[in-house]
Parts: sequence; C-alpha cells; structure tokens
Amino acid sequence: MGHGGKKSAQITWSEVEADAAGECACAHVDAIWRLRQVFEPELVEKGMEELFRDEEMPLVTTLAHMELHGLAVDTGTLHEMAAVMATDIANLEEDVYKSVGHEFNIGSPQQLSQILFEEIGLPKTRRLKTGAFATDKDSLDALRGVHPIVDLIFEYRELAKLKSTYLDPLPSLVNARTGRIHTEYNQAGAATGRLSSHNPNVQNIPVRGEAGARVRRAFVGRDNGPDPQLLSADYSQIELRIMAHITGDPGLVSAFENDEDIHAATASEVFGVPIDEVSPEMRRRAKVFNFGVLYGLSEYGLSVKEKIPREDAATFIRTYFEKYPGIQEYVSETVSSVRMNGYVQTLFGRRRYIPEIHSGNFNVRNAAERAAINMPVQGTAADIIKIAMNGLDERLTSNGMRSWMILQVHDELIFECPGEELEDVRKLCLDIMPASLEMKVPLKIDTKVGRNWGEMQYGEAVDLAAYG
DNA sequence: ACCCCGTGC
DNA sequence: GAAATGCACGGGGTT
Repeated sequence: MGHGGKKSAQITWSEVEADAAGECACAHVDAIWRLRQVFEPELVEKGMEELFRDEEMPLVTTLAHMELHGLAVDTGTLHEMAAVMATDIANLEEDVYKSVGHEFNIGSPQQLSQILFEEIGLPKTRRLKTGAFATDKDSLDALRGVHPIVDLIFEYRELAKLKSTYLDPLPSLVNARTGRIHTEYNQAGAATGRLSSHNPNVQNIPVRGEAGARVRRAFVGRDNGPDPQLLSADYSQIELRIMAHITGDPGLVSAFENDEDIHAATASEVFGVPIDEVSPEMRRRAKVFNFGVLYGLSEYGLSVKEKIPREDAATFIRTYFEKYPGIQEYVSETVSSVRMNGYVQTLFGRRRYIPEIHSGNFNVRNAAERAAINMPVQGTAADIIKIAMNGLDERLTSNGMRSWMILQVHDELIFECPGEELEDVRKLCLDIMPASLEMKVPLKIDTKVGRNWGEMQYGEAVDLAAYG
C-alpha cells in the first residue's frame, strides 16, 4: 500500500476539491484498465497469472487491513527512554572529548577517522573511497583493547543509533486520530518478492542488546495492560527448509524430518562428531556456513569473517559441499540457469531478471551470481508467508474474530488479540501457515505471546491461566 | 545525491 | 586478477 516513495511534497486527498478528485480517480481507473491490456498477456505468457491473481491481488486487501488497523506504541516509555539516553550520550561525548583533548563530531566518519588514525595513531584500517579509514563495526572491533576510546565509540554509536532512528521519530509517527502507528508496506519493493516497510520501517526494530530490547518493549497491545495481547508466529528456519526442499539433499532433509537442531546437525556432519558432542563453538561455526551458503559466501569472505587462514576456509567449504552435495548442485545449476535464461524464479513462478549476470565487470558478475543463488530461496519464503497472510486475514474476518494481524517481519507475523482469542489465533496460525506449500520437509511454526513485543514467551510453555 | 554506518530478517 | 554474503530502510555527514 501507499506509493512506496520515501517522501513527497504533495497535498493530501482531503485538500482536493471533490470534483477534481473524482476526475483524477477516473483517470487512474482508465489508465489502470489500459495497463491491464498490456500486462495481462505478459503475465499469462510467463506463467505468472496465478501468482498475480491468487497471491498478490488478495494481499492488497490483507495489507490494507494491517495498515489501517495499525499498532499501539507506548509513547510515554519512548520519551522517557529518549531523555535518559540523551544524558547517557552527552556523558559519553564528554568522555570521548576528554580522551582526545578536544571536541569534534563523533558522528562524522571522516572526522573520526582523522582522530583515531592520524591524531591518536591507532593501527590503520582499510581505506574508503573518500580517502578516510574505515570506522565501521568490524574494523573497530579489531582495535578493542588498544585504546579506551574504542569502547566509548561503540557505546556512543549504539545509543545514538537507537535514539535518532527509533526513539525520536516513532512518537511523531503516531496518527493523531487513531493514536497508533500505521506503517506502509511496499508490496513490490524488494527484488526477491519480500515486502518492505516504511513510515516507520517496522521490519528493523531492534531486538538484540539490552537497549535495543527496551525499544521493542514500547510496542504494546491495545490496552497496554498486564495481560498478554500480542501473539507472534514465526517460521522456524524457513530458508534452510526451502533449501532442503528445492535440493532434496538427503542430509538436510533428514535433519529437518527428525526435527534436529539444524546448525548442530551441520556441525556434526562437517566436524565429524556425534551430534551430542557438538561444542557451542562448532555449532556457531556451522551456523555461519548455513547462512553463508544462502548468500553465496566465498572462501575469502569466510576466512575474514571467521579469522581463519584461507586454506582452512576452503577446506570447510569443500567439506560442507561434500556433506550436502545437493546444495552444491543447486548452486551450480542456478548459476548456469540464470546465464541461460536471464532470470531465476521461486517455486511459485515469481521471477527476478538479473541482466548483470552477463556483465563484463568481474565484481558485478559475481554479485549477480550470489543474488541468483539467494533469490529462489528468499523469494519462495516470501511467497509462503504472503499466501499464509491472505489465508489468515480471510479466516480472521470470516470467523468474526476481534483479533488483528498487525505486523509482518519476513518470517514472522504479529497479532493483536483479546486475551480470550489468543489460543484460537495460535491454532489458526499452526493450521494455516504451514499449508502454503507441500514440502519434502515439515514447515515448523513457533508461537509466542506477551504484553509487548519485547517480552514474548514461547507458546506451549506459557500457562495462559496464569494470566487470569 | 552520495557515502558511511547500522538495524532487521 | 579483480572482490570477497542476500534483501531492505533510515539517520547523519558531506559535497
């Protein structure tokens, strides 16, 4: 919904004369009808009319319901947090200036580079296009412990980011009439078929870290009372399950069929130990492999990220593909297919054209290959949740329920429910969400409930009676 | 308008 | 031999 643009200096419909508005609306309808004459045959020819008719068109209504209903935020909490954070940030700035000997703009990457690497003389990082040295997280991570200013920068950045991106803008996005936040979803914003969200972007609200979790707690149920009113249902490991389904790789499929911890199972395979002897470090590393393969991670990228010799990274990747040969096959077949056809597609026929695959530029071409490898997986996940959203919206409406689907965060749906409907909505989710696609592996749904988005407890474990 | 950086999945 | 993990949005600095 919405026009999806970032910003526009337009007047609103309420300021337009009724006659002029009618004229304009008719012109739109006429234009859309003529566009249909052009695009409908193309959809048919490409085998995408079902995707369009049964998935995307119903989603227009579903998203409209979500946007119009909106969600409640506790603006009091946001304002308090912003005030506390302002003094924390001021104190950190003072500490930084004292450490350097003078004031400067910590938020300016150029000035910060000058201070850290020229004035203080810290070991230089990679050079940016601008000539300055990189001050991003990974670069500064290597300098922790070298000088006390590094930790101060990290603390400053964390708080400044949260305040400027979330705490300060959110209260002003509360609609005066509804008292709620009404994000706009862009249905055709992402090249893979994912949704995007803006005004505000509800798909990148912090979740990690103590300060970040506090921001999430400001997203509350309608009454903002002690009783849980929010229900979250998310697809567990949906992209790796799709990878298992597409590739049919026996190791991956059997891990999911047996409901194993997938990263532990991968660690067990790659490191050659029984699954109950997998150490936390081995599991963490296997998780990097599993996510890396979805994005086309290279041996160089792995060696940098894991701080291991390139040869070791190469060995890991080779072993990984030996254990999951179906994945290796998928990667090479996808790349040759995109070269041949010029596009890749999801299991529902959604296409992404990638002309850069023929680029003469090595970098551009490699990036195109990685995008091609990722799209069918990420895009099929997007199709699956979109179809589920339509089913859920339809059922919530036809059942006459008072619960609302209010948020989508790629693999997660959030509902605002009267307490007595929580259990019914959970059952609807468990019923509908896995049903979008018949797969070689189960689609698993985890559910949580809570009084706000930051304090959610896993479904089965929660005794709803305890909440009265 | 672009760059850098950081948040989410 | 290059560059080196996919998809978004937003704040703030700089030009």
